[in-house]
Amino acid sequence: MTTVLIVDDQPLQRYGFRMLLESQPDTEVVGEAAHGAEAVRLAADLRPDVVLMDIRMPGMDGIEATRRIVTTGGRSRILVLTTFDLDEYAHSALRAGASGFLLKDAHPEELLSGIRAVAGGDAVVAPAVTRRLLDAYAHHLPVRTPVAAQDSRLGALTEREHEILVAVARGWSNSEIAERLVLAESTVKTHVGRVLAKIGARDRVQAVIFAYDRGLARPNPPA
Amino acid sequence: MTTVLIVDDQPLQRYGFRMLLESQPDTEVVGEAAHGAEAVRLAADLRPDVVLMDIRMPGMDGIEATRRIVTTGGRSRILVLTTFDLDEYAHSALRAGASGFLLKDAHPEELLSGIRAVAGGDAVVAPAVTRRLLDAYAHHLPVRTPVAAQDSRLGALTEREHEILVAVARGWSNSEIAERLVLAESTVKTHVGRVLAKIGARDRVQAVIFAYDRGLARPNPPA
DNA sequence: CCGCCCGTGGTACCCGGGTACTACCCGCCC
DNA sequence: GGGCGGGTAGTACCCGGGTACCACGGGCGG
Repeated sequence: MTTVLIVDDQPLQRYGFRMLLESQPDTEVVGEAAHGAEAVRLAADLRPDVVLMDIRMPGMDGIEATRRIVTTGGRSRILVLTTFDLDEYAHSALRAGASGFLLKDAHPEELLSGIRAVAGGDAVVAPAVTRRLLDAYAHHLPVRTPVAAQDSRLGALTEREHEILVAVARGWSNSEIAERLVLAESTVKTHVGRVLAKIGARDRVQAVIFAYDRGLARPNPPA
Repeated sequence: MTTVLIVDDQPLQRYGFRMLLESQPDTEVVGEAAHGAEAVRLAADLRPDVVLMDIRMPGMDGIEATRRIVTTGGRSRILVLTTFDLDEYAHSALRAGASGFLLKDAHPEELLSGIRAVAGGDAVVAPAVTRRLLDAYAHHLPVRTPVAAQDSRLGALTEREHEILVAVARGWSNSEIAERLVLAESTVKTHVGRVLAKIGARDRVQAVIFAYDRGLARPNPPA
């Protein structure tokens, strides 16, 4: 029997998790917490096998709560759940000592098998996150933590920024863009900089790749 | 439809994989290889979406084969499968550029969902391995929080130059290319310079566009 | 044997790109 | 009115990228 502590600031969310877990013969919800501080206290008190931890919460967030629970030495494993698969969330959580990182859009069975894996001492990470984790791992490089990488939605780009990105993806230099769009080069730089930050690209080369991946630019095969 | 290349030195093992994959409506086995060299050749030839790669094989092993397939720039994703969950294997495989690492004792459904994840650009790692991977990650990887072509014939590029171009088109910096291909950065610069001259590109951005136009790189649409 | 190509490596230099600020104007909305 | 987001523009600084040039070893063909 695996005991679970649910930590989430949204009651409805907690209810959903509770219903799911109680439908299983081998899991038992032993408590609920609405914010980090309460989570730390209850974890020490109830000593659950697994803590289902949300990140975004008022007051102490899930990362800090994870760190405290892990460092206070209990044997509870932390499985972090979040709506957004931001790299910085994943990295922060895992470095804080979490045993897993899943997205809330996961299927119920995935969540359950994740809980069982974590309870058994294994670790689970959402496939999409694993991808980037491995990239960072393979590079030997510190992970990119773009300031506003969350907004990878195209809608996050303003019309002008979108226009600039397309120009970049055509291979135009900043001065060429300035000339064709009738702007100062410094303005172009400002726009390009914001675009890079928003889409999480390190330089314009990665921005070009981003543009191709999203279909903002299409290959023009010769003949 | 996901196309798969099966690489394993044991015919019986290959047969098992083939039967499993052929029982699925969305996967298709396009080839089989019994050792690394054949895997590299077939991967280049068949351009499968996913390569199911065994590690222990006579002659060229799966790690080296993975490295070659990845660096030669095809869009094939490598899913490494092995009987033993040695850390050594996992690390080598992932560093070589594999998108996944699963154990052969995995359930069939796990393997299938792993193949689908990898084909979709995500990554999968066996839970038991993930555990140790994260440990290594947490300990050894300090995360800083700084927060038109004249000669358009591809044949004009030597094999090495072709490889460099593909690397550039993946958004890698010169230093990253140097690291991954085990070269000095100055050597990378030399190669990049020659590539630019040969394909008539002004800078690496235009080289990336060239690569997309010629199909040396393909867009990876998200989800 | 001698060239020649290819891959590798190095030095030195310049410039475009990217970042970090600050600033002003405009339109919109509370 | 005051705040805010978007677009514009500037300065200053640093660094990666690109170029020019040279050098050496190995393989291969004349």
